[in-house]
Amino acid sequence: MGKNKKFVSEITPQSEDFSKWYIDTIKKADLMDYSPVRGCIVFKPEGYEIWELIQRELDQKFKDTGHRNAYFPMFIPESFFQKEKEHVEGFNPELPWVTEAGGDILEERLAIRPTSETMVGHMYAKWIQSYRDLPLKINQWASVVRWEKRTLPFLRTSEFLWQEGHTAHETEAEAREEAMQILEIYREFVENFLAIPVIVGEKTPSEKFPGANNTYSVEAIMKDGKAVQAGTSHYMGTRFAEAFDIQFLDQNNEQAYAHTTSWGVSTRLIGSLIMVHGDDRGLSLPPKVAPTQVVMIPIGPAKTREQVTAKTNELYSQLKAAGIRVKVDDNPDQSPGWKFNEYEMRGIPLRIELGPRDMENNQVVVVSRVSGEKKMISQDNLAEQILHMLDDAQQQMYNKAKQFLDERYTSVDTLDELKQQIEENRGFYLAGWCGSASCEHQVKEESGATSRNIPCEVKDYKSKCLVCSEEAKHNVVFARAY
RNA sequence: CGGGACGUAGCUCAGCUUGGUAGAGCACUUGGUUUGGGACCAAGGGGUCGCAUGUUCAAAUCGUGUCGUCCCGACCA
Repeated sequence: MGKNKKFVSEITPQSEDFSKWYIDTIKKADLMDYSPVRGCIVFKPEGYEIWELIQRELDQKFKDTGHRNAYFPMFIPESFFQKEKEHVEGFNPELPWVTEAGGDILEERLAIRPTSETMVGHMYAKWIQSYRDLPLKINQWASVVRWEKRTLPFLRTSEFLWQEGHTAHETEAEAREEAMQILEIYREFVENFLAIPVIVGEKTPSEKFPGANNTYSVEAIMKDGKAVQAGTSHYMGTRFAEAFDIQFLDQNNEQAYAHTTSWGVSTRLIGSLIMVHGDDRGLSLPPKVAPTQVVMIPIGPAKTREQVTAKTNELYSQLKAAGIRVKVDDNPDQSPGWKFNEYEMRGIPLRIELGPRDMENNQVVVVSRVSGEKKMISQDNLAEQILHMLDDAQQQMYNKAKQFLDERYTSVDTLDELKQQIEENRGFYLAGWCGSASCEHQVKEESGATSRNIPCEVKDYKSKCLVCSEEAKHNVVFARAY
């Protein structure tokens, strides 16, 4: 097949079957394996390290903005769910229950947490007495369970890892500011660290978090044109404070309810990374989240091997000392060609080849995963050059994803247009919306697209509702979603 | 939860129609030759055929049930 031959025959091309491509890719890249429990996956080291890098980065950002980590129990008494009506209705269908333990039937069933607002609310009520106790800003890294009918590795699993922040504030303004600050942290993180461009906006009432006053989200587009909610931030008003009696004595010596927020991102980000950056060769990771950023492959016959190996080790030490996550693969049992394909499939951003010809010329060959570009560069100042190339790769990956989003993010005037467009060119469609739930519902029924959010920035404002043609209250992004 | 497909070696799959000694390629082990885009030769190891149950002298193969995965829908972050 010449130069267009398939590099990795085990991976189904995206154009042939995107779902199959996704499963093939995560299995070949060794990110996860299915567990014996329905809908639950094992995060293998290759996949879990991506999560660790995400954690490390976000955790620092939360701490920099005055949040502290804590840990709340995973079992939640049934009665807690009854205290906030929307919340119980929202989560009841997908709760697993512990009804028996230690051989005895429990007096009160315990839910396995789908999220911790209720438990946190209960505890905050104990901890908060005065305005001097506020704001209270806590985050937890945990796993939660939602018994989904239909699962997909990373993007929708029965148990998943996430962080959930919970804050309580004296005033509405301060709580709203918190919710927006976190939303901005998510946007900045997803765009700059994961190289995934997003649309920032507010959820419509029917799509907001059960029990929230306002839900904000960052929405990303996958290569098949479907949307993934990459992060959410909620302003709860005083609803959870009232339900759990989070009261404090304010500066006027009067009892008041706290204003609370909550916000989270999950391992679904890993799924997004795969679907945004991956291609027919497999995974492609932005350098900042790549567990291995550079793989070095020494090449050549036995007579020069010792020399090449020594040089490889020397350069390896330089890269490592510069803080680059680098590995050497000097396994003599596999051919260089095999390794090239293997590491491309695993998404490692840069590959360095070092052989006899390079030794003679004091150079190395560097190949970029994202562009495929092959360069000879000097061995002098190698770490500095590689750091630049990693930055370039990160930027290129963002630009590429941004260009894709821009191409697939257009607007429509009518539902008929949306229905036609979404079949022919799946993507994000901005449209006017009158604000009624019935019009929103009709869009979903007829097109399969749901409202993603009401974007903060709208370039091409539509003045009429796409369904009923009444005056638009908002412009909404519609898309099919994971 | 409804409709469809699938489940045989670590992986991809053949064998099933018409019941009768468990197969191939890749991967793995050992030895040798190799090394700039998935190297080659030789010799080896590895499978309760998802699980349960029924029919039969005999089940990977036929029937029933069940579990899991994928796709399409309903529901839902």
